[in-house]
This record gives sequence, structure tokens and C-alpha cells, in this order.
Amino acid sequence: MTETRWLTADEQRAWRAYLEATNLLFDTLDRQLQQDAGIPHGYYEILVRLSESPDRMMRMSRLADLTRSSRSRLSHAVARLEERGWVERIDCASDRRGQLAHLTDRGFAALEEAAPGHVETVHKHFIDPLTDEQVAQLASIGEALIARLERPGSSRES
Amino acid sequence: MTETRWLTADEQRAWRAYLEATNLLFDTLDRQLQQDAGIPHGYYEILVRLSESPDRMMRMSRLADLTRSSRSRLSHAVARLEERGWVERIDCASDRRGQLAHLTDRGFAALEEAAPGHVETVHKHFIDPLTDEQVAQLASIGEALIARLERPGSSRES
DNA sequence: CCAATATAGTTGAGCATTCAATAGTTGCTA
DNA sequence: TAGCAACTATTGAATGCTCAACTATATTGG
Repeated sequence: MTETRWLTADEQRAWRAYLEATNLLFDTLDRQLQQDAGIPHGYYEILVRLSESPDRMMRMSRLADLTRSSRSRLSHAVARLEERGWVERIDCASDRRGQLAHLTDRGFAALEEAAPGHVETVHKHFIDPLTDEQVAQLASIGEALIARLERPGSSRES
Repeated sequence: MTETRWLTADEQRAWRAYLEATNLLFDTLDRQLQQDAGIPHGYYEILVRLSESPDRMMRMSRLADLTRSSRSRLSHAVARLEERGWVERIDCASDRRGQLAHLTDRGFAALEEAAPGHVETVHKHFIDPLTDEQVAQLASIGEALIARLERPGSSRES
């Protein structure tokens, strides 16, 4: 750290707007899902990823990567989902360390029931307020941010 | 709910990119602040708001509104910050129900120490990867989202 | 002026996430 | 093939957030 690069007024405005909008949006989504389906948004993402996987089944480590979870978090989350009977763990045949998470029929049904309300909320609070152009901009922006965040060491370090 | 409005491919791409980028970014920020200052990002925002207020002092309810916290969350947070001696509570003279949160000198010093590292992280992972134009777009987008989220009932309800 | 109601803030229980420590398994290499 | 490092996944403790219940004070309407 040589000299702090403070934010300009424009940058600060963008940062605060983004921060505030995101906090509000995530709170809204979490509340909706918690009320309608009894799970936090992170759990919903787990179910979605499993539902999109062949045989509705996936290695824990891969699922953790896809959902950007730590392994610890995923372990806890899957344990909770298993208690509800929405997911089950299966030993991995080829690697005895491994576990497969499998979305059960009950879990799939729960996801199908939760999806419309969730998507409607996303539509209402994320898509509807924006123009098509802004939605496209967000895709580019998100992808640019991800590219940087995935390679932590790709800029001048202190 | 009449008929679910699913997301188009473009919308889904934008939503997932935004979601993933934001999760990564927030995790990065939280980790940086937790390591360097020992507080989560939400606490940092509280300190910032207090530092910007006259006499570094503010009513709890106003502070909760500005930081988009529930009152409960703010109470817990201020209690923690008080344990460290960074904030103190003062009875409100004009309203005996009220409390004022006051940023102490130690708290201000802690904020001054934490700020450079935090701002640098925001710069590196949020400003630098984007063009000036994208930063401007994000300000508009954020503001549009906030406008909608603040008036929950301003669209067709189910 | 009093009762009813609204507001300010706190508290505790329950749940999710983080971090560090751990057990078991695999693979490399000497 | 023995030893060691790397990988997979889980666990428990500590911390923060949410929700609902609660206390205390202020305000409003009869």
C-alpha cells in the first residue's frame, strides 16, 4: 500500500447505489424465499444446481465450486436439506473420500413449488425496473467483475 | 400469481452474472475487513455513517434507516461496537425512549485505520475492472433498483 | 385526563456462516 | 512400497442476522 486511492464522487455514488440496491434486493429475495419455501437463498441455489445436473446428483466439491460456497458451508447446508428429506448423500464409488449430493423427488417437488414465487420476485425487483439495455449492461459488468475476482493476484499488489 | 413470467436467456445471464459477481465481491470485502479490522462490512457502514454525522452522533432509528438495518440488527451491532469502546450510547434528551449512538475517539481512530485498506479493496475489485462508462451505468442501475425496492407495492400484485 | 395505540429500542432463541481443527483417502516420489 | 503431501469432507465453537416478544415512553382521540 503506497498511497490510498480514494473514490471520486462519481465512483462513490456508483458504489453506494450498488451496495444499497444489492442489500435491499438480497434482503427481499431472502425474505420471500424464507416465507414461501422456508429456506434461505443460498439453499435455493444448491437445489437449482442439483436439479440441473445429470441424475440430479453432484460431487460435494463441485457443488461447492458452482455455488461459490465454502466446503464447510455446503456441508452444513446439505445436512439441513437432508434433515428435510430434500437431499440425500451417497458415497462416491470411485473415490472413497467423496460424497454425492442427490436431489430427492421431494426436494425436486419443493423446488418446483418454490420456483415461480422466486422468479416472480426476481422479475419484479430486478428485471422490471431496468431497461433491456441496462440488463445487458449488468451482464457485462457482472462478467467483468467475476473475471477479476477469480484471479485475485492479477494486479499490482501492495 | 397468474402465470409465471420466467426469465429469458439474456435475463438469466444477467441475473446469474450479477448474483455471482456480487457474492464474490461481498465475500472479498467481508474477509478483508474482518482480517484487517476485525469487523464485518455492515459494522463498517455504521461507523462511516456515524463519522459523517454532526458530533459523530445519531439517533438509533435514523442510523438504522441509513444503513438499511433492522432495529434489532442495529441494536446487536451497536452492543458489539460498544464492547470494543468504538461506540457509546447516550440517552436522548428530547425523547426518553430514544438513544443516541456516538462514535468515540477510539472508534474514529479505528475507522481511519480501516478505511484505506477497505477503499483499496473496493477500488481493486469494483472500480478497476470496469470502464468509467460502466461505473456510471451502475449508478443509474442501482438507483433504479432502489426506487422500486423502496415502494414495495408499486406494481401489479398477484 | 385517560385509555388506546403507536413508536423507540432491546432481548433471546434459532438458524446460517466462518474459521480452525480433524479424520479419512489418494497420489506422488524416493 | 513406505512416507508424505494434497485432497475431500465434516465438525464444533464463535459470531452475526432474523424474527417475535417485550419494556418503556410518546401521542392521539374521546
